[in-house]
Amino acid sequence: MKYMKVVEHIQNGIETGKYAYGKKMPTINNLADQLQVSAMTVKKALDILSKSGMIERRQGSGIYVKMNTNQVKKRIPLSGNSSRFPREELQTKVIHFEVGHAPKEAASKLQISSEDFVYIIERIRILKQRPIIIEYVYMPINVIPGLTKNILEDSIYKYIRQVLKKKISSSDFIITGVRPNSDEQQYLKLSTNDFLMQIIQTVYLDDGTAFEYSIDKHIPEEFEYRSVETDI
Amino acid sequence: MKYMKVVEHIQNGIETGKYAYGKKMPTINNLADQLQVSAMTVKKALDILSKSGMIERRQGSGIYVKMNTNQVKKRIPLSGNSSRFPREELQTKVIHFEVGHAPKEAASKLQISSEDFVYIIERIRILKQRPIIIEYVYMPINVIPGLTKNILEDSIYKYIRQVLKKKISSSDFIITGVRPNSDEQQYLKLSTNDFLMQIIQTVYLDDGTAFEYSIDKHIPEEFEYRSVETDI
DNA sequence: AAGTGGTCTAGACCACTGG
DNA sequence: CAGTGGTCTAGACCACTTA
Repeated sequence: MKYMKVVEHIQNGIETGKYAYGKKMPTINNLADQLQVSAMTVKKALDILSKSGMIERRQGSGIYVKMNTNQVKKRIPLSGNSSRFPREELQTKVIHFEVGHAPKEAASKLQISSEDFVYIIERIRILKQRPIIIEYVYMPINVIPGLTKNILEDSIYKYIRQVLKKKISSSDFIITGVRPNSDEQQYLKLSTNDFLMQIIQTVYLDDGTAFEYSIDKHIPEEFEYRSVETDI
Repeated sequence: MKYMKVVEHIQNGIETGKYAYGKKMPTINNLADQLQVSAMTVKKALDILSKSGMIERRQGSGIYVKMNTNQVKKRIPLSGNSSRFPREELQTKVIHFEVGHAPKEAASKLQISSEDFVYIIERIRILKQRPIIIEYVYMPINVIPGLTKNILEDSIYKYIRQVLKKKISSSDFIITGVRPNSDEQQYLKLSTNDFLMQIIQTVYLDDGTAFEYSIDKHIPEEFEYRSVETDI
């Protein structure tokens, strides 16, 4: 995929400061020559970069860098429920793990019947000794076979990618603000006055199967959602 | 733009149920023939539709409808601070309107000096007699000249599009959860226990100028943010 | 008027799915 | 193996900016 070569070339250029914030970049034809690809391929790369907010294309004028060097690190985000903060120091505690039936809403989003079996998982995520997220996850057992408690304590996503060799392609989600129930107050050490940032999401594999319906509730101190919206 | 013709054809097809949820759509070549455009143009339209989560493309297999009829109504969202719920019954009360200097963070995002003049606006949005949003807006006066209180009570965006004939192209934003300060408690009739859903955004014109830096705080009962994330 | 990005095309070739 | 989507190309033409 030559267009990814172009995407990476430009991301690198921005990171190293070769293409500086607010400045004009080389023209499409120039990039095409430099990188030995066709102009259309460069344009496809520019589509991706401008959708992700890194550059701005101005017809008749040129291509401009829109993102600062230090902002580039995040790159284009993968879907997945915790690409939202550094994963490194994040610990996981499984508080519930069984096979059973999904609630109506979950079954509907997973496109299964409420008779079908799913893993029902509850996890707490802990950052530097502090519980910051509670997760409720439903996954159909025949889509994601062989889940164990060990995997849950590490990363479900790693297991899906590396062991099951499946590819995650997209997710849809809704962000709202909610109050914790009494269990959540205990687990996250909150009072009735506190609130949580809730993400309800459905995640899909690249063959279109919905494989996860999850509800994540984050303490507000450790939550932010950043994004860019571009006009079509 | 022929690709928009294709996008609309498919959106219509999904809305009317001609292309049904979970079912296979016509092939690329078929669509190209039907609509009298080239295959590449159809592919460009499919790029847009799959990024917005309406369809799923499976290499070697076909194109599948991924969104229900009733979900299509929202279409592809325009950036802009309140496309997030029905605009109709939304009233606006301007509580502050002056020309002055922007705070540091706003000036930086707007790429102006802190000496430059901006409109400083505070508005309350009211839904069915109930105040639900407080907005703080900063706009450079030389980018958006001629703002009046009347315009603020209607729609700034309409003024920019229809009177100034400028095009809004993108926005970047951050969603977090915050506590109201005492003014906000008064205006929105809240107590210290309540919380707000905050969106901080910078909005750009299609020539790349940042024309608005705004902070919106919504009461949680009337806020949800829906989106789709797609792998590159 | 020259330069630059945006759209569109026809066609080649590759990668994958599914019978 | 046939069908289908994904990538890539060279080139035409249009729309817009800038000087």
